[in-house]
Amino acid sequence: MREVSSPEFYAMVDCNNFYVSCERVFDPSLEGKPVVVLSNNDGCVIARSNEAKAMGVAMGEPAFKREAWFARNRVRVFSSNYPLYGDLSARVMRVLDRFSPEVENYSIDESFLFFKTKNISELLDVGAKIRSTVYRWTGIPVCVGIARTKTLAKVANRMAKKTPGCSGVWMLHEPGEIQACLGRVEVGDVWGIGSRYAGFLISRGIRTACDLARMPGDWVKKNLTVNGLHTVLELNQIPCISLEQAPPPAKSLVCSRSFGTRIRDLESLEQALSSYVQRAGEKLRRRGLSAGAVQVFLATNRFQPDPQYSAGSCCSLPVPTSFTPDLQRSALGLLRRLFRPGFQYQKVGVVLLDLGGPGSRSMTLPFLDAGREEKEEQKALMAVMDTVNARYGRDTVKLAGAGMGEKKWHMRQKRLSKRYTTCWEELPVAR
DNA sequence: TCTGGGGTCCTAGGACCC
DNA sequence: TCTGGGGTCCTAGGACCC
Repeated sequence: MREVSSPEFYAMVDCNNFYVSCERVFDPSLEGKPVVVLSNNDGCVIARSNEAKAMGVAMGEPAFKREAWFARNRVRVFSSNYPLYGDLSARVMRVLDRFSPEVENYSIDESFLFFKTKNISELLDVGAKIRSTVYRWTGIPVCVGIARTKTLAKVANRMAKKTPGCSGVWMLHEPGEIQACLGRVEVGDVWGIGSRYAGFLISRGIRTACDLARMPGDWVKKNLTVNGLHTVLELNQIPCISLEQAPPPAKSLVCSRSFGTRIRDLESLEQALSSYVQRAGEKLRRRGLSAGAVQVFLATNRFQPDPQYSAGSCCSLPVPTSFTPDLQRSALGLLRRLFRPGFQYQKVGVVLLDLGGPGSRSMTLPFLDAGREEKEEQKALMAVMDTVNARYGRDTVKLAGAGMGEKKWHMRQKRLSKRYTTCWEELPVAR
């Protein structure tokens, strides 16, 4: 007789208000107070403490509309500090590795852990242990949701976060309980259902996750593509989305920023783009990749009522490369073609495409590649530049095109906390 | 009189995630 | 004045081929 294999479960571990929690680890005076973290460029709110949520601060709200209100209500406001958050994220994930050999680090503040067990009640204890250990060792509070599929584990995590007194761990296993919970989850809060699909579904009377779970598969596939079908199957405890322990190699790489002020002249755009290409080249080489194509896009402020302009274009490179000057030449050529005078530009960006490892070749005939492989001296030059910049700070050595003078295109970051974990010069001095 | 059909590749656009 | 950045995947439709 075949042995019946143990049931499989996913635990979704999600850090609570992650960026706010990171700020609190190094500044305990923020505990119990309303705190928000802003996006790049101090544009909009991307993380809120529970106190800020309770006061009605919405996710994605433009910061400038709330500026006076924040001051009046003593809300502590921070620019986002990604070096700090990335470092704390890695610490949390190292702790999670102790609880399962199969872990997927899904985003900066979320991981899926995979378990096989016949002892289902034991899973709740494991969840509680994860929570207490992560908090004790990193200072970051987390919630844990457990279920047979990733989509249901996300729902369970949501229940863990929203249900007072459940001590931060929630398991969805019994069909009756699953159905009851799904009836309380709005369809737009289901993982995989964004605002467009939510609007479409609600307009057809499908309001809750439970409503969605009951829809016929062919209707779902026709209207929400095969991805939507997977979501519906997962809500019904049929696993479709598997654990991805090793992330598949990246296919593209983006570097773009909004400007601190609007830009009208090509020269400033060229400077900004050059510095983004430089950044993109560093990322590329750090991952040991080269790019086969370059794309550039630029845009004016889409929120303005008057006519706006946005455009993008790409070109393939004669041979895949990670040599910044070659990437820059292509990118600037594209930018000059896309630029239209008379607009106030808000943003420019570069995308590196067709990424490949060191062995990858362009899609041309082999003899066309002869003598065009990336030259050794180019690699050596980039290696020196990266080493110097890593040691003495970003942009110690840079390309001339990135500009030496005033950078009117720079981001705003007025309320940046210190890089407590990643920059020794900024550590508080002990007294 | 009256102009196939199926397969593949590429791209743009639109959806999603955090 | 002022609204993030970095990714992936799917589909429709056109071009092209035989």
